[in-house]
Amino acid sequence: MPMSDAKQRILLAVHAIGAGQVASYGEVARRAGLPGRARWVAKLLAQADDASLPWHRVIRSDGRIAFAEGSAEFAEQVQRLRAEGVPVRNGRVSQALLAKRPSLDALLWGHDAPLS
DNA sequence: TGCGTGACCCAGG
DNA sequence: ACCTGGGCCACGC
Repeated sequence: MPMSDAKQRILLAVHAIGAGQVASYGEVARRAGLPGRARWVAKLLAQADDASLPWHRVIRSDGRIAFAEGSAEFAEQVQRLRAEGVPVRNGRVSQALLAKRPSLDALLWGHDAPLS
């Protein structure tokens, strides 16, 4: 497939992350049909000029912000996430918010079933 | 052509 | 929680 198609699919996948939600680079790649291309997602975000792209909702698979702590980008991302109600502690987002996709419970009930 | 470089990921120690 | 090794791949020099 032409790379421009893949690029568009990745950008679409990023746009598809709703406010208040987050997804890992790898997950975005998978949703775009390009498993294993997390690095490419990162590169695209770095180059994208689209101001409406919600790049701040993309984080590392372990929940950490990808930028170095102390960098302007790091601060910017934390600020944007918090502005959407996403809790960020010590440079990381709770893994619960990193669920690959809404669970069936969440779709049906608006939340996951409590742990038994 | 080769090699280093990433806003990465995953399994192991 | 931290480090390592291997995978991934477009890009620049």
